[in-house]
Amino acid sequence: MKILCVAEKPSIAKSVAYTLGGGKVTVRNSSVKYVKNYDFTFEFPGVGRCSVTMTSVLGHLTEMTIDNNRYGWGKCLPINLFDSTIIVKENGNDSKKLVQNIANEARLSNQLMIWTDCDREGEHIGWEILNAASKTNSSLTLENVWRAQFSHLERSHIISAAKNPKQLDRYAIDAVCTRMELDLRAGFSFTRFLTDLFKTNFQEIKEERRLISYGGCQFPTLGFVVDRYMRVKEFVPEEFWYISIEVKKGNRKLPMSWSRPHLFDRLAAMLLYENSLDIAKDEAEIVHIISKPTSNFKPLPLTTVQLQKDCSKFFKLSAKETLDAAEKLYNQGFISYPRTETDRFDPKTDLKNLLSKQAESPQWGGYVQELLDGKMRSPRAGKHDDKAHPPIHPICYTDFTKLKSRNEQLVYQYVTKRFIACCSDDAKGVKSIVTAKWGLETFTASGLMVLEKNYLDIYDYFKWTSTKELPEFTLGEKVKLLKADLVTGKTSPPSYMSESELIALMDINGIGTDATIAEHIEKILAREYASKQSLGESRSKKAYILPTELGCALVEGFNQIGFDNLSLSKPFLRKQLEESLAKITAKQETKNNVLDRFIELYRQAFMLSNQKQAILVKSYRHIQRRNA
DNA sequence: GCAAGGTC
Repeated sequence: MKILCVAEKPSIAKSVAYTLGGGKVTVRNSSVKYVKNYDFTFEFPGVGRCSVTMTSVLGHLTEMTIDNNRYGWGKCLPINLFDSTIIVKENGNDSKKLVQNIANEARLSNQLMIWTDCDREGEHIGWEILNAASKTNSSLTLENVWRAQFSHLERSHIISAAKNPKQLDRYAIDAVCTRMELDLRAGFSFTRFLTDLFKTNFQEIKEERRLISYGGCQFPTLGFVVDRYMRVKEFVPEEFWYISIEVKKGNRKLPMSWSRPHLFDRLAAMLLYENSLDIAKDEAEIVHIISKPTSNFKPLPLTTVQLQKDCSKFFKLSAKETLDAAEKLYNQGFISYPRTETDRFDPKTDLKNLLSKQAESPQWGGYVQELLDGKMRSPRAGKHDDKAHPPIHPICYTDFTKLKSRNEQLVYQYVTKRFIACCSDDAKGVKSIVTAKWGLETFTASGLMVLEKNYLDIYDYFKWTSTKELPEFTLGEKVKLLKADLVTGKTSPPSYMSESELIALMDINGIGTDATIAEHIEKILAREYASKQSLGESRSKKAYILPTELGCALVEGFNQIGFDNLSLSKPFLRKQLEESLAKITAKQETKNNVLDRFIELYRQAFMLSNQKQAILVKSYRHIQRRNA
């Protein structure tokens, strides 16, 4: 028997081949630079020892598109794109060669086994592989193809996956096809509509050959940026009042803060203040003293989104710069696969082995040795598992100062320190809180004493420091007030959107995936819907993403058009689509039902936008004039 | 010239 195995990417093919082949593997080049064909033998249950060829693709093999002869730009009305026929074609140059490679290998194979990632897109890629293989081997069908189910590359797990094949999940494949078709129809139709509309109405957009694109992920991303910008701009400060006291103990002054939240009613605050002043004059009583152990928790195992947020915050790298650097580190074998949603390590992971590789580092080797000598702790386990990849962690030690780019140096250091932190103990301290009563009002002061920094010794990206020790009070003690004031302040506006906040918002709202969030942000910048700006005092300048006039005009225009609560620039539509796709996978809805419903929804939105296109034009004119 | 999703 001959078995053909195909993985989603070369790294998986190589690793699985060497695991199953037990080291006895011969390698052949394919016509694609990164893709190799591995030959070995393996004993599959029921069929005995088989000769196996393992190869891979490079992600999706195909993409959907429209027939340009019939439905090209200018050859039909944009609204016709909602019921145009759709063509599936190979994407890019290499896919043709990859399909050819699979077809060649499948010709003499008795069985096909799919080794793509265990996620929705992975099922679809498996289906694309099957279609490629069927070109030369008509005995292969969706029903009889083997699907390996694996979530990491540990030896026994891979062997068990090889011996217990499942089937491809046709419902997951349906869900992906649904997403592809909707994104294509909505994206193309609205992009053509908007581009043509703005070209006819704005000379500069025509001259600069600007593209005004719409995408189901681009617009909600822009929506977040504009939304925040408007909240900052329209912010009206409000006055509030609170009581502030300072007590005296020995020769120490201790400011204490009011237990009530800030009051927005001056009279109410005044009454409370005068009440206490009448009752207690300048004396307060210590009514509660507590000292309790407290911890500062070490971070969770690292996901892609968290990596991007942190590298933006700590090193001011853009999400794309971070992912690019992580990919280079991955390709050099320094870190694990950088696109993952998993924030818990599989219990079988040999963490000690991974950790021990870092012991030779001049920067953190000493710390790591202490962990290996007994201070090592199990990482925390988060709630997310994408069933395809482990959290991002270093694979082997490398002298990061010799890495090619500064970004790679920063990302390698960060990934490694984060991993070491995960294997460390939480930071420990003691928190003291003292409560005083002045009249009828209570006030507190707190202090922190850090006892063991533990993980913070290595994960030095933020601080957790001891405060000045609180004076020693006794319960019931009367203390003199040095000050008791009714203070007024003003609420301050939120800050503009930082990239790390934007990533977090996209993640929470399901806009894009770990692999594409960075691209969507780049896209709204490339389209000049938004731009990056450095704001703040010279010493503490921070980078923010601010919308351009065009970006504001598009979002506000669409908001004004109003689409029955499903505005194109809000995240809800994407969220609903994601929910419906999940229902297809769960067999609670059919692909055709979801397609019909969303195509109709987009078509209605399109007709309304077309009918009210003057609003979009006016919105841009208005903003241009206002800022002129 | 257009989308979003994989990956190199």
